[in-house]
Amino acid sequence: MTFDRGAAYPADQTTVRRANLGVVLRHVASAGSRSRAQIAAETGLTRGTVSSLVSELIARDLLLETGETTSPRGIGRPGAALELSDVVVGVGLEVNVDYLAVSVEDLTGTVRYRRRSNRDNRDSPPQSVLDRIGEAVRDALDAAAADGLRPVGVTVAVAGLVEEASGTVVLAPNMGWADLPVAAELESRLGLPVVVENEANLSALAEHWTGAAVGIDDFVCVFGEVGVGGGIVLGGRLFRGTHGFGGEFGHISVDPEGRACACGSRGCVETLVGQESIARTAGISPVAGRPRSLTDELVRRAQDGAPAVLAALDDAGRWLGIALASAFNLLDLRAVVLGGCFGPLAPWLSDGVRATLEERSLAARSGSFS
Amino acid sequence: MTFDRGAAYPADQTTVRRANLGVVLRHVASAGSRSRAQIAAETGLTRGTVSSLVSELIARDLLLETGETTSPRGIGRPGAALELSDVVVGVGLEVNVDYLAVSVEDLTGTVRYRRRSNRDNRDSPPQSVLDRIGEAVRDALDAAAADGLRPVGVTVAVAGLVEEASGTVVLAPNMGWADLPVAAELESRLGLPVVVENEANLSALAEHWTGAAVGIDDFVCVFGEVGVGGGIVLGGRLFRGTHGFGGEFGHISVDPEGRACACGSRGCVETLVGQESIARTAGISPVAGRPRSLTDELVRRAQDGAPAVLAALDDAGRWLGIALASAFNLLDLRAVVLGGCFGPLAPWLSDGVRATLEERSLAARSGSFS
DNA sequence: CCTAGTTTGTCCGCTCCCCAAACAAATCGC
DNA sequence: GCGATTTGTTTGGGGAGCGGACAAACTAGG
Repeated sequence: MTFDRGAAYPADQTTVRRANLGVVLRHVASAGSRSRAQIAAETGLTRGTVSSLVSELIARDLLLETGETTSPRGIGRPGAALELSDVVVGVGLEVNVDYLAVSVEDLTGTVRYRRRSNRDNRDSPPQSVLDRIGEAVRDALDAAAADGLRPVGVTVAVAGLVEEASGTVVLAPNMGWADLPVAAELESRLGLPVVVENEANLSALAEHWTGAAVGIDDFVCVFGEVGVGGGIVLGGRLFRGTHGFGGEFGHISVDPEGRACACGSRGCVETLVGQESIARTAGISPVAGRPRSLTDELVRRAQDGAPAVLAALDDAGRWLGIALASAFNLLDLRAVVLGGCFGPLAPWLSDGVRATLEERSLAARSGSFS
Repeated sequence: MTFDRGAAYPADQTTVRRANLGVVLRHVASAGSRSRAQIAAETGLTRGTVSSLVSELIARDLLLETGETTSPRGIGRPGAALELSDVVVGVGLEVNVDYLAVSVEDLTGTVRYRRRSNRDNRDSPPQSVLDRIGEAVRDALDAAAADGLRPVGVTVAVAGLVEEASGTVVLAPNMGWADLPVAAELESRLGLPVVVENEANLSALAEHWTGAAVGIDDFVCVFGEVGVGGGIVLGGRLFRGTHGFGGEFGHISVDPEGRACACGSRGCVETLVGQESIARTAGISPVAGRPRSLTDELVRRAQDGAPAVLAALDDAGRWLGIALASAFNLLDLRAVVLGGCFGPLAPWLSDGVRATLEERSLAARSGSFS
């Protein structure tokens, strides 16, 4: 029983068509090279219907008849193998404080183009950063066109709060952005649909689709950088919350009388397990410079077995575990994925996280880490 | 952009029909008495299509042509008013430690039958409690049949962990139930589909549909009884979690070094704001007897202005607020509804909750309480 | 009272799309 | 080479929504 309200909008024949086109395309995407007859048998559609759907998908460059025949050749006419086309591609973009990364991927997930330009984006006014982004994407699009690819959209990952509907970056403190209509600006520069989303959210989806959380429908992806963010997948869908600011994992309070946090609360996990906090506990003075180097430094010293660093990391893991236990109990999650700077630090964090989690979460549940 | 995976199952014409029948029925349910033409204009369907859909809904006793004409009589042929039928009814059941309540409601939400039998269910073996439940529902069904009503299903609310798919009560400590297949047992006794669900979850849905949280798509309903449970509505849908145990709000840890909780963790809100904990702090000895009376006692003394009780309640409100702030930050919620024993105590709790929440949640958000 | 104007509800033809079944094509085993 | 088998396409049928035409019911105004 779902207690669902159902759709608010009326359906017609085109709704059916769209749904079934999606069924066929997704089936090929997940099951791999298939013949029409196989698709029909496996999805429950008729061979005739599948035939019609497939020819439409081929016409739209989404599917491809490879010319091969389906693999285990047995008795009867061999099937014509269909695969995801590599013509339609998407452009992905990561905007960060000190670099800008662009990639172009086709439907199979193969990367067809990748560039990264290191440059500090903090000093530039937002408009010129957007210009640079536009040029970078334009280069990627030109390269794609030269290869005969057909780009259909651009997705931008930013570290900040994003308003979903308009693609506006409401606040990205590290970049110094506030209320910047990134999607609209880029769309006007590029003439392609642009989606803007928080990097932790996208990272959670990536883990769900192709990473450590494949097949896990309820999990949280904790993303450590300067602060601690998070992406939450619930019921297999990215959860955003009322304002699209869901997953602010860093501001679960684990110590009500603890240090004041920038958010106004006290004892948020962020104040205890943020990169700089760990470094401070470990006795590493927060050297001015690239934040990335701080993680590297921690990893290096942990590998050397520096006791203070190991203790600080174990401690951080335990605090993380306490916050995660609350999230697990509240949301009945199945796993947590450690991302961002927690990724490289995971070997030293995860024992503490795991132990605390098992101790404090309602049922002993299998957690997966990465 | 939704990043949704889409449906896994193929669609056909009947899918469209079902969807549109739902659109029309829900439209009448939410917008009230309407003519066919109004429905068409407001949903975007054609008058012809609506006509066809309506006649099917009437044939199925879901809609009713009242004979009235639509209200603001203007120029032109008046429309024939359609309303939700009162023939199709659902049976609702609340199973608690010391009573059993049955009600029958039609589609408009009008209660057509209500009985409550006080009897302690703790001493009886589960099978005989199920027998009693079966008889109570049977009585309700007979009464409904005598009124010409057509019951289509039964929903059972229990205070315990319920496995959604099978309708099995995995654990209901207060009743002494464990792994009891309530839905299956009742279905075989009654011959009607039976849905079993956690009472806090149903309570959250009730608030969402007709209570304090109408129009609010992301909120939590905190349900205080002996323990502290919760129902979470996210994106307008009840959230259950991987195992259906979502919303265990009581086990958010707010004081990692605090009192040990039955769940294995420490400092769970439940240990701080549970009914008995409040009573203890307030200096009321936990009198043996009905738990209900404990809340009454607290209310009485609070009304008298007993300082210790007022302080204890304010304290509890603040602890609740701390836990809620974590949930708000994690899930970007819009509101909290206080239910169960927190309902009557709300006047003395909510100031503390509100103040703490405003202080500690990321953005100052308007919370609604009840 | 009668007629024009307006809105409602139904009906009919059209199209879209899925399904079922028949048919053509391609391959294997004997 | 021929039957058996499987694949892919074609054709006819039915469900369902859409658009337009039309009858029904009512108001307004002469």
